[in-house]
Amino acid sequence: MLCYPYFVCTEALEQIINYIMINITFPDGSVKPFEKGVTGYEIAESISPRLAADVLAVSVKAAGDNSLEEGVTYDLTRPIEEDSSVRLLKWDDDEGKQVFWHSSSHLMAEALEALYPGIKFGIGPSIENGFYYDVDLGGKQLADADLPAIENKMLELAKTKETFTRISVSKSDALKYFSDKGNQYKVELINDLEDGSITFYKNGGFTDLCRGAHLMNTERIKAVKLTSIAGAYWRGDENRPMLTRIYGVTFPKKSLLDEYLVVLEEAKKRDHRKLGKEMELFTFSSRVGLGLPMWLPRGAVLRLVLEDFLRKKQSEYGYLPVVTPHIGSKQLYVTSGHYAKYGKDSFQPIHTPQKGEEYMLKPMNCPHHCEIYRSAPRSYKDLPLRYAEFGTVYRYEQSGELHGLTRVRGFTQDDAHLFCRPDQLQDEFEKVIDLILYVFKTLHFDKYMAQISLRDPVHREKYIGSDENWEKAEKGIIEAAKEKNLNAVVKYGEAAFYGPKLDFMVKDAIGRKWQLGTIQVDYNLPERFQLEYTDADGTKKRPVMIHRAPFGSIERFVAVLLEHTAGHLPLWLCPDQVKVLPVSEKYAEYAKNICGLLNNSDIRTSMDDRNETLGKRIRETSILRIPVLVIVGEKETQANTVSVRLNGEDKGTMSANELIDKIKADIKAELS
RNA sequence: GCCGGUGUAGCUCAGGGGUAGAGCGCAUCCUUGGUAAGGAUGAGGUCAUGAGUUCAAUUCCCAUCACCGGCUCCA
Repeated sequence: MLCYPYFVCTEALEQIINYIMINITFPDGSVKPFEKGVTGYEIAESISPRLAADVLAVSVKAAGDNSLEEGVTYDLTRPIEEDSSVRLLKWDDDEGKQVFWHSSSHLMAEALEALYPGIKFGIGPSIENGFYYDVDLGGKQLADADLPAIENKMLELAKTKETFTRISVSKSDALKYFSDKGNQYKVELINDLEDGSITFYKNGGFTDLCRGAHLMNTERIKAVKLTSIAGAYWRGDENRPMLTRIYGVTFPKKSLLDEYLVVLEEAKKRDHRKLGKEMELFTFSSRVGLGLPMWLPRGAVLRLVLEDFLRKKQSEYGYLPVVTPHIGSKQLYVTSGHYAKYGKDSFQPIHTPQKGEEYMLKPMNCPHHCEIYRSAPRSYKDLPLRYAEFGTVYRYEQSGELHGLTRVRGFTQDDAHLFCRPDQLQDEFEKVIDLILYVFKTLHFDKYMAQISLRDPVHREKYIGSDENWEKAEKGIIEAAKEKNLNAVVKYGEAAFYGPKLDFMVKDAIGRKWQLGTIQVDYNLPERFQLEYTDADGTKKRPVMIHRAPFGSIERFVAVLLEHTAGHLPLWLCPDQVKVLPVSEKYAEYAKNICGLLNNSDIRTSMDDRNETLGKRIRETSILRIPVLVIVGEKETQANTVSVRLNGEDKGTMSANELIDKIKADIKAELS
């Protein structure tokens, strides 16, 4: 509360005070009065000089705003005009980093303009780990070797402590400024903006169209690393010019950059392509073909275990196994509509000696499953029918898209199609969510993101099916997600052409997002395949179809799992669970017996009695990420025991039976 | 498909206008070992492919292909 002891506050005076003072609420709930027009920097200064030195920007939310939205990020020098809640943003706040990096992109643009006069800028936002700027170099080429010069220029400019100045401009002035510069990109952006809401930011000699917010000045930017150069289409449209995108990251301290580079190196070690080689899981061969992975024995075991795990769970959920061929007649895909949509971009039809006969490698399993549904008349009492198959499919992905096991041309979906009555849809959808969450939980994917993909509200013509059905399905998904307390983001325009979907995404080692689990509602295929069931009243009705795959594809799932665990898979999933090492040849016979005992208890065990030192053999099991090591020598043979090492840690000696019990208990705990 | 980078032994990489190197792996031999690399010897290469410049190209130039990082796409 304000207190002015020398005045008796008259009503008029109070009004004046209200006019010149505002109340600022802090995250801890405390409220302090400040002069109207106070800046974030002044607020920070009033608390402590240290804070003022650290603060990067301020998040401001008007007092009357009760929405759940976060506040607006303000420059530290931008006046706050009304009662507000504020959060002072520092490097540790994500929003603080975003401001830091956004300002860094302007700094980079300034450096680029100085080094390459006449270039034109597209957009230059902050991103999750740094920033980029898209530039039109006017036919000039930029190579990695040019980056250090740009970095140096940035640091040089940063040291001059350029201030970032916010300037409100009218739409016509803004258009004039960039037309005069001949920058058609900014002109295009400004044309989409509303007059009165347009601001420029100026740092040193560089002026940019920008909403902000920015740092007070460039001095905070102490370390710069430009990470890569890439082409990027203007506004993401492959029919428009390709600009040069320069990625970078900056830090307020040199040591933070060094740490970041170390983290990046560590992440590279978790790359599934590297781990796949080291752990002898899978391989590629150009002679077989691009994007066609082959599973080595250890990888094949991993796959089979993963499949068994899901197969067992699906059987509990009432799924029925089906098996379908790898090819289907072209007519099947004409019926499904996929031929019209993807035919040109697929593996092309296979011809037979019979003239006019054409088959296609199956790019999905649904049409086959629809035909299984059609193989007999269905009653409303039969539904829901849940057909599951680990179905290998082939898609001709663009060559630039192929990536390890995450994007391939031949892969196996843990597919299932649920045919249900409209009144069963919601319940079935929720059960699928349960199943996916069970899979994710068992494999410790706790940092997944759920995304509900709906139609593009503007271009409805891209989608097949009636508005009514779409609305029903979209509403059903949103309801189901709510029911299951899924924290899902809604994305418009991301739906498949035949129906809305709910996807589960997980990040890989270097932060790329990959879609794993997916659930999709489909009203289209039942229509195209004329699927029917006889309802209680004897009339024919059309079932609804749900496509779902908890792993998405086994290939991609294994890839992401490897990157998450750095190859240290849970014991139940390890292709080789136990390796038995006799200290020397003399104990090979005993080792072989132990090996047999463990295998008889369904523990995947092998022996390594090669003529190599014990140390070397231990090292190799470690590279293969074999979790349990059994070492037997003189002592163990005498005492009829085994010496156990679990994930590099000595667990002492025990009997073979004790070891078996322990492993079984550990696996049971992992799967519970 | 598009932009940039890379391509040397099975793998990881060094080198460089005068036709090639290391470590690991592999083979043989010695060694029979106690918790993350024992020793010796040997085999293994059209230096991605094709064209060009040059007396001479693995090295320089160009094209193609593949891989890596992005963009677009992803039933």
